[in-house]
Amino acid sequence: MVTVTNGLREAATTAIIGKMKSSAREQDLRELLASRGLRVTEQRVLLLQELAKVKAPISHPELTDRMANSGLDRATIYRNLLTLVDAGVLVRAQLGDNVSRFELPRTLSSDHAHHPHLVCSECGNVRCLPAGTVRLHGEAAKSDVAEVQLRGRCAACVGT
Amino acid sequence: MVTVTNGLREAATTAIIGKMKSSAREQDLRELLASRGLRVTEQRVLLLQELAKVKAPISHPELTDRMANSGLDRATIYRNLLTLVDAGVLVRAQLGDNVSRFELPRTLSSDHAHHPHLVCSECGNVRCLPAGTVRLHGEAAKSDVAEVQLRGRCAACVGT
DNA sequence: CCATAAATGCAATCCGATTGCAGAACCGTT
DNA sequence: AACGGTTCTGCAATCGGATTGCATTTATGG
Repeated sequence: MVTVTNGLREAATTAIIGKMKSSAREQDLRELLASRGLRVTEQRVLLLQELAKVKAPISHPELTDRMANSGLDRATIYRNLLTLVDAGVLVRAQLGDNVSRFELPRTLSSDHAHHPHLVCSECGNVRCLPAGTVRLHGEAAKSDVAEVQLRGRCAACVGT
Repeated sequence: MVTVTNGLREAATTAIIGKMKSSAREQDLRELLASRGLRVTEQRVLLLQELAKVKAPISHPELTDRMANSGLDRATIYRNLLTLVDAGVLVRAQLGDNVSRFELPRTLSSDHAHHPHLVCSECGNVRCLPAGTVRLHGEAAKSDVAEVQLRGRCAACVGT
């Protein structure tokens, strides 16, 4: 056990232990970090675990709120998001609402299966759409498109 | 001549007079505003004239800098950008860098034909793609999609 | 176990976006 | 042409996401 030096340590350790059972993946996450040449810190493991729980891309502020009880500082979260994107562990989604969002690709191994994102201008939610819902033709198909984003009212809001 | 009540008036009036010759379009801009049911203010005319000079979409801060000597307050510029977008006079471009940019569409007449935009991650240019190049299916088609944006390398950069 | 570079916590700052309010300007009406 | 209600503007403040400096702590190689 690492030496407890502050509240963060306690909280982090507790949180880690708390999900030892449900998360057989912690070791995977540690190896993932190491394999990318990144230092394996408890903060990074916690961050990845949290990201693994959310389905849609999440912004730094949103993530900070979700992890409020983890003891991680928002600057730590922020810098790690950048570091992880840089290392290719995370994908940054620029959804056009002037807020950066981040997500853990389904397949950590190879390239991220790029699926379209729909940002609802009414409810603000971000929906991940199946890859087949948007098909590119002509010049769009000739381009090396890495990200597809739609803005508008989601199906739920339209139905209202 | 309107009554001069403050510095802004003077500056605005001077600026208007200053471009009376070069801008035979001022009357057009005034009519444009009126036709959209908007009040014709000197600030709005100046704003549109400045936007007419810029070729690429411009952000609110950038525009504020450019118009620093016009006497317009940044809040005025800001609210008018929103108002003009709302009225369909301007188009808002969300280029994915977390900054909103605005531009005057080529054809001021009718509504802006909504076509997909491809933001090239390599050359930074924004390409307007034909509407048919992106087709929506399933949930994407069911949603009220107002804006389609692709990020990636444009055909020109791919060919390089 | 040590040295050292990297990571973290804390607090402050930057800057684009947004708003409340009081006075001034439009514009239809008289 | 003056009038009045509604809208717009200037000014100043605030909000919130993004970013960073610095002292301390930690991860990792030797």
